[in-house]
Amino acid sequence: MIDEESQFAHEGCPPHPLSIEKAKAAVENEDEMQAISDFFRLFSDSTRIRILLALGTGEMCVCDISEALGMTQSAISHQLRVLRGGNLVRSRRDGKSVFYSLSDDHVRTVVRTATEHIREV
Amino acid sequence: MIDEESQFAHEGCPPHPLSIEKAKAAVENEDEMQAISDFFRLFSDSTRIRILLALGTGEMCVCDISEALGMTQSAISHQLRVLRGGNLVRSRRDGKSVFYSLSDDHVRTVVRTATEHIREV
DNA sequence: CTATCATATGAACATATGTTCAACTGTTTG
DNA sequence: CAAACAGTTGAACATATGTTCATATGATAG
Repeated sequence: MIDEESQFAHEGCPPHPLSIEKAKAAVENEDEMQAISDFFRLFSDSTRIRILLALGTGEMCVCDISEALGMTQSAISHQLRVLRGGNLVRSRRDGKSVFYSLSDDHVRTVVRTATEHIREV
Repeated sequence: MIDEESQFAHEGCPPHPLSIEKAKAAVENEDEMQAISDFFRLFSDSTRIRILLALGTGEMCVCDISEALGMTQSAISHQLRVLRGGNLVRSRRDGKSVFYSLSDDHVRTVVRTATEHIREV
Protein backbone atom coordinates (compact mmCIF):
# COMPACT_ATOMS: atom_id res chain seq x y z
CA MET A 1 0.00 0.00 0.00
CA ILE A 2 1.17 3.42 -0.91
CA ASP A 3 1.66 6.13 1.68
CA GLU A 4 -1.31 8.44 1.20
CA GLU A 5 0.78 11.54 1.78
CA SER A 6 3.71 10.47 -0.33
CA GLN A 7 2.85 12.91 -3.10
CA PHE A 8 3.33 16.00 -0.98
CA ALA A 9 4.82 14.98 2.35
CA HIS A 10 8.53 15.56 2.51
CA GLU A 11 9.30 13.59 5.62
CA GLY A 12 12.69 15.08 6.19
CA CYS A 13 11.78 18.60 5.20
CA PRO A 14 9.30 20.49 7.32
CA PRO A 15 11.45 22.18 9.92
CA HIS A 16 8.49 24.10 11.34
CA PRO A 17 5.60 21.89 12.46
CA LEU A 18 4.21 24.77 14.49
CA SER A 19 3.88 27.13 11.55
CA ILE A 20 2.30 24.30 9.56
CA GLU A 21 -0.35 23.90 12.23
CA LYS A 22 -1.08 27.62 12.34
CA ALA A 23 -1.29 27.73 8.55
CA LYS A 24 -3.56 24.69 8.40
CA ALA A 25 -5.94 26.40 10.79
CA ALA A 26 -5.89 29.53 8.65
CA VAL A 27 -6.76 27.72 5.42
CA GLU A 28 -9.05 24.98 6.72
CA ASN A 29 -12.29 26.56 5.49
CA GLU A 30 -11.93 25.68 1.83
CA ASP A 31 -15.47 26.68 0.93
CA GLU A 32 -14.82 30.19 2.15
CA MET A 33 -11.51 30.39 0.29
CA GLN A 34 -13.39 29.33 -2.82
CA ALA A 35 -16.02 32.01 -2.23
CA ILE A 36 -13.33 34.63 -1.78
CA SER A 37 -11.55 33.69 -4.99
CA ASP A 38 -14.87 33.55 -6.85
CA PHE A 39 -15.59 37.06 -5.63
CA PHE A 40 -12.24 38.34 -6.89
CA ARG A 41 -12.70 36.55 -10.19
CA LEU A 42 -15.64 38.84 -10.90
CA PHE A 43 -13.16 41.70 -11.06
CA SER A 44 -10.45 39.82 -12.98
CA ASP A 45 -11.52 40.86 -16.48
CA SER A 46 -10.95 44.31 -17.92
CA THR A 47 -14.30 44.37 -19.71
CA ARG A 48 -16.12 43.80 -16.43
CA ILE A 49 -14.00 46.44 -14.70
CA ARG A 50 -14.86 48.90 -17.45
CA ILE A 51 -18.55 48.08 -17.14
CA LEU A 52 -18.41 48.65 -13.40
CA LEU A 53 -16.61 51.95 -13.83
CA ALA A 54 -19.09 53.01 -16.49
CA LEU A 55 -21.97 52.19 -14.16
CA GLY A 56 -20.12 54.11 -11.48
CA THR A 57 -21.16 57.24 -13.36
CA GLY A 58 -24.81 56.25 -13.14
CA GLU A 59 -27.47 53.85 -14.39
CA MET A 60 -27.11 52.85 -18.05
CA CYS A 61 -28.94 50.73 -20.59
CA VAL A 62 -27.12 47.90 -22.37
CA CYS A 63 -26.78 49.62 -25.71
CA ASP A 64 -25.33 52.72 -24.07
CA ILE A 65 -22.77 50.57 -22.27
CA SER A 66 -21.78 48.83 -25.48
CA GLU A 67 -21.51 52.19 -27.22
CA ALA A 68 -19.39 53.64 -24.41
CA LEU A 69 -17.02 50.66 -24.37
CA GLY A 70 -16.95 50.15 -28.13
CA MET A 71 -17.90 46.48 -27.85
CA THR A 72 -20.77 44.40 -29.21
CA GLN A 73 -23.93 44.37 -27.20
CA SER A 74 -23.76 40.58 -27.02
CA ALA A 75 -20.35 40.62 -25.35
CA ILE A 76 -21.58 43.21 -22.88
CA SER A 77 -24.71 41.23 -22.17
CA HIS A 78 -22.70 38.10 -21.41
CA GLN A 79 -20.53 40.00 -18.97
CA LEU A 80 -23.51 41.71 -17.37
CA ARG A 81 -24.85 38.26 -16.68
CA VAL A 82 -21.68 37.38 -14.81
CA LEU A 83 -21.83 40.61 -12.83
CA ARG A 84 -25.50 40.05 -12.07
CA GLY A 85 -24.74 36.51 -10.91
CA GLY A 86 -22.22 37.97 -8.49
CA ASN A 87 -24.75 40.52 -7.24
CA LEU A 88 -22.50 43.34 -8.34
CA VAL A 89 -25.14 44.97 -10.53
CA ARG A 90 -28.90 45.23 -10.62
CA SER A 91 -31.14 45.44 -13.67
CA ARG A 92 -34.50 47.04 -14.30
CA ARG A 93 -36.53 46.91 -17.46
CA ASP A 94 -38.05 50.06 -18.89
CA GLY A 95 -39.88 49.35 -22.10
CA LYS A 96 -37.50 47.82 -24.62
CA SER A 97 -34.43 48.84 -22.66
CA VAL A 98 -32.87 47.22 -19.62
CA PHE A 99 -31.05 49.57 -17.27
CA TYR A 100 -28.17 48.40 -15.14
CA SER A 101 -26.72 49.98 -12.04
CA LEU A 102 -24.21 49.07 -9.33
CA SER A 103 -25.97 47.06 -6.67
CA ASP A 104 -24.37 49.01 -3.83
CA ASP A 105 -21.57 51.36 -2.91
CA HIS A 106 -19.44 48.50 -1.73
CA VAL A 107 -18.63 47.64 -5.34
CA ARG A 108 -17.53 51.20 -5.95
CA THR A 109 -15.30 51.01 -2.87
CA VAL A 110 -13.65 47.79 -3.98
CA VAL A 111 -12.77 49.18 -7.37
CA ARG A 112 -11.59 52.48 -5.96
CA THR A 113 -9.32 50.70 -3.47
CA ALA A 114 -7.76 48.64 -6.22
CA THR A 115 -7.31 51.70 -8.40
CA GLU A 116 -5.47 53.48 -5.63
CA HIS A 117 -3.31 50.42 -5.08
CA ILE A 118 -2.40 50.29 -8.76
CA ARG A 119 -1.56 53.97 -8.87
CA GLU A 120 0.60 53.96 -5.78
CA VAL A 121 2.76 51.09 -7.01
CA MET B 1 -16.49 51.34 -47.34
CA ILE B 2 -18.03 49.89 -44.23
CA ASP B 3 -19.08 52.06 -41.32
CA GLU B 4 -16.37 51.53 -38.72
CA GLU B 5 -18.84 51.56 -35.86
CA SER B 6 -21.42 49.34 -37.51
CA GLN B 7 -20.59 46.36 -35.30
CA PHE B 8 -21.63 48.04 -32.07
CA ALA B 9 -23.34 51.32 -32.90
CA HIS B 10 -27.08 51.14 -32.60
CA GLU B 11 -27.97 54.35 -34.30
CA GLY B 12 -31.52 54.47 -33.19
CA CYS B 13 -30.93 53.23 -29.69
CA PRO B 14 -28.87 55.38 -27.36
CA PRO B 15 -31.36 57.59 -25.62
CA HIS B 16 -28.71 59.03 -23.32
CA PRO B 17 -25.77 60.58 -25.17
CA LEU B 18 -24.79 62.42 -22.00
CA SER B 19 -24.40 59.29 -19.90
CA ILE B 20 -22.44 57.73 -22.75
CA GLU B 21 -20.00 60.62 -22.67
CA LYS B 22 -19.59 60.40 -18.91
CA ALA B 23 -19.05 56.66 -19.12
CA LYS B 24 -16.54 56.99 -21.97
CA ALA B 25 -14.52 59.39 -19.84
CA ALA B 26 -14.63 56.93 -16.94
CA VAL B 27 -13.34 53.99 -18.96
CA GLU B 28 -10.97 55.72 -21.35
CA ASN B 29 -7.77 54.59 -19.64
CA GLU B 30 -7.74 51.02 -20.88
CA ASP B 31 -4.23 50.31 -19.65
CA GLU B 32 -5.26 51.12 -16.13
CA MET B 33 -8.39 48.99 -16.37
CA GLN B 34 -6.17 46.15 -17.55
CA ALA B 35 -3.83 46.69 -14.61
CA ILE B 36 -6.74 46.66 -12.19
CA SER B 37 -8.16 43.43 -13.57
CA ASP B 38 -4.69 41.86 -13.60
CA PHE B 39 -4.36 42.79 -9.95
CA PHE B 40 -7.67 41.15 -9.07
CA ARG B 41 -6.79 38.09 -11.13
CA LEU B 42 -3.98 37.38 -8.66
CA PHE B 43 -6.66 36.74 -6.04
CA SER B 44 -9.02 34.82 -8.32
CA ASP B 45 -7.75 31.33 -7.53
CA SER B 46 -8.46 29.51 -4.27
CA THR B 47 -4.99 27.99 -4.09
CA ARG B 48 -3.44 31.45 -4.20
CA ILE B 49 -5.89 32.73 -1.61
CA ARG B 50 -4.98 29.83 0.65
CA ILE B 51 -1.28 30.51 0.18
CA LEU B 52 -1.80 34.15 1.08
CA LEU B 53 -3.82 33.26 4.17
CA ALA B 54 -1.19 30.71 5.19
CA LEU B 55 1.52 33.33 4.82
CA GLY B 56 -0.71 35.65 6.82
CA THR B 57 0.25 33.57 9.85
CA GLY B 58 3.94 34.17 9.19
CA GLU B 59 6.86 33.38 6.93
CA MET B 60 6.93 29.82 5.57
CA CYS B 61 9.14 27.66 3.38
CA VAL B 62 7.70 26.02 0.26
CA CYS B 63 7.54 22.52 1.64
CA ASP B 64 5.69 23.72 4.73
CA ILE B 65 3.16 25.51 2.55
CA SER B 66 2.60 22.42 0.43
CA GLU B 67 2.22 20.34 3.58
CA ALA B 68 -0.25 22.82 5.09
CA LEU B 69 -2.38 22.96 1.94
CA GLY B 70 -2.06 19.26 1.09
CA MET B 71 -0.85 20.00 -2.43
CA THR B 72 2.26 19.08 -4.40
CA GLN B 73 5.27 21.30 -4.01
CA SER B 74 5.31 21.84 -7.76
CA ALA B 75 1.79 23.24 -7.81
CA ILE B 76 2.63 25.52 -4.90
CA SER B 77 5.82 26.67 -6.54
CA HIS B 78 4.01 27.57 -9.74
CA GLN B 79 1.49 29.65 -7.81
CA LEU B 80 4.17 31.29 -5.72
CA ARG B 81 5.70 32.41 -8.96
CA VAL B 82 2.47 34.11 -9.94
CA LEU B 83 2.19 35.77 -6.54
CA ARG B 84 5.81 36.87 -6.72
CA GLY B 85 5.23 38.29 -10.19
CA GLY B 86 2.41 40.36 -8.74
CA ASN B 87 4.60 41.55 -5.88
CA LEU B 88 2.23 40.02 -3.38
CA VAL B 89 4.91 37.90 -1.72
CA ARG B 90 8.64 38.08 -1.13
CA SER B 91 11.12 35.24 -1.02
CA ARG B 92 14.35 34.74 0.82
CA ARG B 93 16.68 31.79 0.55
CA ASP B 94 18.07 30.16 3.66
CA GLY B 95 20.24 27.21 2.80
CA LYS B 96 18.26 24.68 0.82
CA SER B 97 14.93 26.25 1.74
CA VAL B 98 13.23 29.30 0.33
CA PHE B 99 11.03 31.22 2.72
CA TYR B 100 8.06 33.22 1.50
CA SER B 101 6.22 36.04 3.23
CA LEU B 102 3.57 38.60 2.38
CA SER B 103 5.25 41.58 0.78
CA ASP B 104 3.24 44.08 2.82
CA ASP B 105 0.21 44.55 5.01
CA HIS B 106 -1.79 45.84 2.09
CA VAL B 107 -2.20 42.29 0.84
CA ARG B 108 -3.53 41.23 4.22
CA THR B 109 -5.99 44.13 4.12
CA VAL B 110 -7.27 43.22 0.67
CA VAL B 111 -7.98 39.64 1.67
CA ARG B 112 -9.54 40.63 4.98
CA THR B 113 -11.86 43.10 3.24
CA ALA B 114 -13.00 40.43 0.81
CA THR B 115 -13.50 37.93 3.61
CA GLU B 116 -15.72 40.38 5.47
CA HIS B 117 -17.67 41.05 2.28
CA ILE B 118 -18.24 37.34 1.74
CA ARG B 119 -19.38 36.81 5.32
CA GLU B 120 -21.77 39.72 5.40
CA VAL B 121 -23.60 38.63 2.25
C1' DC C 1 33.15 15.33 -6.55
C1' DT C 2 28.76 12.76 -5.67
C1' DA C 3 24.56 12.23 -3.61
C1' DT C 4 20.71 14.23 -1.71
C1' DC C 5 17.42 17.54 -0.54
C1' DA C 6 14.47 21.84 -1.51
C1' DT C 7 12.83 24.39 -5.04
C1' DA C 8 11.99 25.91 -9.80
C1' DT C 9 10.62 25.24 -14.41
C1' DG C 10 8.98 23.56 -19.03
C1' DA C 11 5.88 20.62 -21.63
C1' DA C 12 1.62 18.43 -21.80
C1' DC C 13 -2.95 18.09 -20.59
C1' DA C 14 -7.66 19.12 -19.24
C1' DT C 15 -10.64 22.72 -17.98
C1' DA C 16 -12.19 27.52 -17.74
C1' DT C 17 -13.01 31.89 -19.92
C1' DG C 18 -14.29 35.68 -23.29
C1' DT C 19 -15.93 36.87 -27.76
C1' DT C 20 -18.53 36.09 -31.92
C1' DC C 21 -22.36 34.55 -34.53
C1' DA C 22 -26.90 33.17 -35.08
C1' DA C 23 -31.13 32.45 -33.16
C1' DC C 24 -34.52 33.51 -29.69
C1' DT C 25 -37.44 36.60 -26.07
C1' DG C 26 -39.93 40.24 -25.00
C1' DT C 27 -41.64 45.04 -25.87
C1' DT C 28 -43.39 48.69 -28.60
C1' DT C 29 -45.33 50.59 -32.85
C1' DG C 30 -48.01 50.61 -36.99
C1' DC D 1 -50.84 40.60 -36.32
C1' DA D 2 -46.33 41.94 -38.39
C1' DA D 3 -42.19 44.58 -38.24
C1' DA D 4 -38.59 46.66 -35.72
C1' DC D 5 -35.92 47.10 -31.78
C1' DA D 6 -33.39 45.98 -27.18
C1' DG D 7 -31.61 42.45 -24.92
C1' DT D 8 -30.54 37.46 -23.91
C1' DT D 9 -28.76 33.09 -24.80
C1' DG D 10 -26.41 28.84 -26.63
C1' DA D 11 -22.91 26.85 -29.57
C1' DA D 12 -18.48 27.28 -31.43
C1' DC D 13 -14.04 28.86 -31.23
C1' DA D 14 -9.56 30.50 -29.66
C1' DT D 15 -6.99 31.60 -25.72
C1' DA D 16 -5.86 31.45 -20.80
C1' DT D 17 -5.22 28.91 -16.61
C1' DG D 18 -3.95 25.32 -13.07
C1' DT D 19 -2.07 20.88 -12.17
C1' DT D 20 0.92 17.03 -13.12
C1' DC D 21 5.07 14.86 -14.53
C1' DA D 22 9.72 14.86 -15.57
C1' DT D 23 13.69 17.31 -15.35
C1' DA D 24 16.77 21.12 -14.08
C1' DT D 25 18.99 24.22 -10.65
C1' DG D 26 21.11 25.40 -6.36
C1' DA D 27 22.70 24.35 -1.82
C1' DT D 28 24.62 21.29 1.55
C1' DA D 29 26.55 16.98 3.49
C1' DG D 30 29.59 13.23 3.14
